[in-house]
Amino acid sequence: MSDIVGVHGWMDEALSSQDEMNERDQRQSAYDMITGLSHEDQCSIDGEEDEEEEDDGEKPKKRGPKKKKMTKARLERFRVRRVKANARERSRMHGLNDALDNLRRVMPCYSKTQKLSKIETLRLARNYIWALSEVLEGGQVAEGKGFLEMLCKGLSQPTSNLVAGCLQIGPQTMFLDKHEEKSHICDSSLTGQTFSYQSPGLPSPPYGNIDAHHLHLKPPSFKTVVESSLISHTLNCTTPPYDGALTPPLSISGNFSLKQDGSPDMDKSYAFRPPYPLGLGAPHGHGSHFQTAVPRYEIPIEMAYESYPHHTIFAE
DNA sequence: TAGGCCATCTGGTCCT
DNA sequence: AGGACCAGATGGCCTA
Repeated sequence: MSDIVGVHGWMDEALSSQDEMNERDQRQSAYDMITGLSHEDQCSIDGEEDEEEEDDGEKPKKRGPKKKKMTKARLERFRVRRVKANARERSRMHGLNDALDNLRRVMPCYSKTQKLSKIETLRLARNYIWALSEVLEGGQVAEGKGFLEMLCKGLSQPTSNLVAGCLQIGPQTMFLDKHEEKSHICDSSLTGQTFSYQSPGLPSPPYGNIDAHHLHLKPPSFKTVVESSLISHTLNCTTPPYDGALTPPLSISGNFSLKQDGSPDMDKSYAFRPPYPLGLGAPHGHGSHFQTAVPRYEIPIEMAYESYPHHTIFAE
């Protein structure tokens, strides 16, 4: 219990002694000092003497491996381990968020001030890949109503409005006629147009207004997307570079489980096996949800050669 | 005030 | 033993 007494003292100490850390990290560090000791541990150390008594006592012995006694040294090791694990987990999640930010940057609508939520970013990314693959395969144009419909499949209404605004598609070409009474309005200060798009997808989370000055106003070309992705990766990547084969042996659209109408099935988990060998960053531990699609054509991207000489794209 | 989103902690599992 | 990953729990912040 002495670990809990004087918590404020610990906080003060942690907050004042680590000038190089920012306030948030300091608070976190102080919090770690406190919570590194779980309630169970605290009880254990409190009941250390009781536990010893229990060894010789008359109580019926429990089955299973005998729980090791929580000595102070052991307790200290556990606390240190827990604090380190918390720090690792934080940094892991920060890495994940960085990657998500990089993904947001290559989406057709990107706003520094109005970020897409994580789930919406992933949904839009999926739709975007799907839409671009349709463009590549069908020779469609990456703009207009059809493209927008593909992008907005399954997205929430505000996100759909955001995308519509970024694509500069006005209500005339959208679904206002069908869904006028339900539509949300999204103003673009850049174009002066008013966008309205009724998403077939999800209910509306609160997103507020967007800062149009930070938006991509047109869907970037596939080349631009790949290029910016590579640049972004080069400039901002915080994860260690992967030295193996960079190119996933994928059919560009072969990993979409499509519904009857040709849209991606949002409910299915997709079968995909990463190209890297086991032990090189591949997911582990919870079974393999992945499988490999057979590549058909290999399309090298010249502009990627400088920074990523081995980077290639596989398409059908 | 409810609901959505997020960061963080935590314990479990698997792997090295 | 320790690290990576994951999912559940929790509390804070924000907006309608």
